[in-house]
Amino acid sequence: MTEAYIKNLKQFEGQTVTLKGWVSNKRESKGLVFLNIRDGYGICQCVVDAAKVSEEVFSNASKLTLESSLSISGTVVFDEKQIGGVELQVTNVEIYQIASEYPIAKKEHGVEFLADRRHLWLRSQRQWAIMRIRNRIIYSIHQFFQEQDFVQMDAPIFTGNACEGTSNLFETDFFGETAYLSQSGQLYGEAMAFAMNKIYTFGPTFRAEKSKTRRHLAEFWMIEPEMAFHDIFMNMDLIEGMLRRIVTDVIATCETELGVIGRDVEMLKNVVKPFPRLTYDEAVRIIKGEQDVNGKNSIKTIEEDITSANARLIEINNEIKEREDKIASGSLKKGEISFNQAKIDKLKNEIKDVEEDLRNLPLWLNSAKNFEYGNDFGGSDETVITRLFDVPIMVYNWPHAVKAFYLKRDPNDSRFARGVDVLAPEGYGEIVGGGERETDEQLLIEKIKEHELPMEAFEWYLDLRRYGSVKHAGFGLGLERIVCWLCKLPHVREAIPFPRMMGRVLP
RNA sequence: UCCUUGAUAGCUCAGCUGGUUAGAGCGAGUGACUGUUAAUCACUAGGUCCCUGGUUCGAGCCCAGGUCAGGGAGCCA
Repeated sequence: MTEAYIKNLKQFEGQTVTLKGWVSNKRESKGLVFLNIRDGYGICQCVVDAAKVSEEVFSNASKLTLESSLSISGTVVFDEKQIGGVELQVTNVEIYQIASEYPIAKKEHGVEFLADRRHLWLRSQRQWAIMRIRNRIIYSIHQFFQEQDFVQMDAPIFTGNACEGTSNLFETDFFGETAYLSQSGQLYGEAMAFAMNKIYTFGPTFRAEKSKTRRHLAEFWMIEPEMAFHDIFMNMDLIEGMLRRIVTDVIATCETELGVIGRDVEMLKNVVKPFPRLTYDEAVRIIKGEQDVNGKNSIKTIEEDITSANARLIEINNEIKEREDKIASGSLKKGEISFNQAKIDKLKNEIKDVEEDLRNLPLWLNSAKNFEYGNDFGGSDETVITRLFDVPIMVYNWPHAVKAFYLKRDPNDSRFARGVDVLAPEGYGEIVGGGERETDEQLLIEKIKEHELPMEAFEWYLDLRRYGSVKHAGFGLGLERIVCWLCKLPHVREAIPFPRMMGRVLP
């Protein structure tokens, strides 16, 4: 018997094959059992007809519960109604295990309920699609760098260095010494670049931020390239090339997955256009509404958002009332009542979201209007500015006081540091942070003192400026952030198999 | 740490200004139905209304404190 994966089933039309998988849905009527089987590659409807199989096979099929595991054989037949264009006319069913009552229903669930069952939630279609897109992104990143002679070299996870202060580090006991879980491999990346010319790291990163927002995890995966002989402009070219490569690859190879999650790819297709490069000064003027972008003004855009949110609220309430009246009229069939009730549930959830927006938007408006020149951007400022663009934007030349100690001062204006942040469109905000590194040993020493960092821990780093120092640059890409943007997820917790955040270490 | 919203059946929610025995849909169980796509239909079971204290003739609803969770600020990828 030929074994097949569901994704290839069409090639086997007319033949008899065996699938190994799990029951993802089941419908029954007299003499017929319809099984949706998933094998990790796809989903296929399998039809068990009492008239065509033995009594034993039919009763086995009837016994199956959701997520039971089995091996199922049958003839692949054409059926235009099916998603894959084919279904399986079953001849045999071999049960591996009958699953207990599966907790995740075919209906909607709350976030906490699903998070507690993440180990099972991963089996659902949407999560399947997200994880496959994540996989494609990782693959594209490796291809992109390997094709350009980068060497993957990993930084340690236990580290004695506190890159940007110790407040957000996880402390561990390392044979009696204090060690921290790495919050960036960048300093090591610089050392490795001086050995290899161009390197990239790809590993987990830890931040003990007590933040509960849709953009933060305590453990996330970061890609950190570092290149010798590169300045900030070459760095920006590389970032742009990398992002363009990732996005075009995902669009080209993940059509099914993007379809499953309902991602509209039109916006993503814009990445072929050049990414605008704004200085910090320009970006601040745009955020404060002093400068328009393509006829769009940041302040006006938020004000419009508030107006349309209020209008939407009225609209939703009217629709709920309409549907409630319909149900109350008593003229509907049972199926129509549940349909309307499901719609009402959905609308009520939307009300909560819209009300949340209405609480936040005025605060963001204020924050944008009163943005103080010289500060770093907040999450809302990033959202406000990126909403005006349809491609990622790069903001560079930041006030050196708000940026990390290792960034190079702008040779033309010492108030600025040559850092660059890349902000994703559709409100997603920062996905990349990077810059050109300071090469002047004295300036670095000053900065380390200014940031009150322990000098001894950075002696090795200063060596890089003493032995063959050259200009160099690099950046860090947050994997979950880009997954989040490409899949248009509402929260990063869905962008990683097992998210780690405040209050969540299990499962 | 601060601001803000919430916790009612296995799940998603409703429950009016405080008033008798707390409801619906889904899921589960049983039965019906030979082509279903979250199948449909009928019936059945299913509750410490998050915890502690208070106000009241009476609390799911009001008040105080706590626990847990969602969203946001700060900080960041």
